[in-house]
Amino acid sequence: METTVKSYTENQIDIARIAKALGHPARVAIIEYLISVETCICGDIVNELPLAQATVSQHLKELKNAGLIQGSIEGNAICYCVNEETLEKFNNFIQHISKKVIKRNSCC
Amino acid sequence: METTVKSYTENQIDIARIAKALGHPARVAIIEYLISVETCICGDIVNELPLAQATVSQHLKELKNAGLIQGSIEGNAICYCVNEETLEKFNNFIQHISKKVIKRNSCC
DNA sequence: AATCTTTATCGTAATTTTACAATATAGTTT
DNA sequence: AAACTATATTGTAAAATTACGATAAAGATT
Repeated sequence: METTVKSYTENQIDIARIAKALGHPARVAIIEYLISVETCICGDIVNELPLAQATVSQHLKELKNAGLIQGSIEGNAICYCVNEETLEKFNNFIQHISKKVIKRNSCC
Repeated sequence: METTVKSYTENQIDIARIAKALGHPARVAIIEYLISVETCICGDIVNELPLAQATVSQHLKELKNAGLIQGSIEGNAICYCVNEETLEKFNNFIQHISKKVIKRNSCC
């Protein structure tokens, strides 16, 4: 019987969007790099990755679209930072899930 | 100057794989559903999602491949559970990143 | 044993992602 | 102003993802 066809909640869509943005090693590396430095520009990031500049720019755009990073023009370069709010939201979700799953694995 | 071409670390690849698995609303919904019940089978999950059974099975496979869930045959059905270890690992990473980013946004 | 139930797999089409070279844009330096 | 630097965008090809119908597999029920 397939009667109850639900759709997704706003939150599920939102969390998935953030997770998806983190779903590539290059973007994980970018985030890690961004938190390892005080301020930064794309040029630095390009040198940290085994990718062409255009590709890095594309990855940065995706992180930006997901709200995981934000950037502001600063002279000749662009200063990218991790967006605290989005990361916090994601952190809260994962923590919530993680807390609930602990000590419940009796069936598998 | 593009001299330092690094590759990705094992951890970055691993974290990205987990994040990618969470990067679809259906799979977020599956995880949420799995922690909301004690034990479960795919049939229940199909009714929770606006997707065909084959598609749900495919999403379950991806969660399994990423190590986020595990399943064991139980009579006619398969009991799926969230894999505590993988979720913990992911939780630790996000928490680590999240902690570091707080109170450092001075440039953007 | 025949049928039913549950889940996986296959085949396939549409869409999205990934990567790069080439080029554009815009500020900076000379 | 000419050249340089840093980043974005465009065009494009290859690969991966998403979704579903059809079918397979295998245990459960009748």
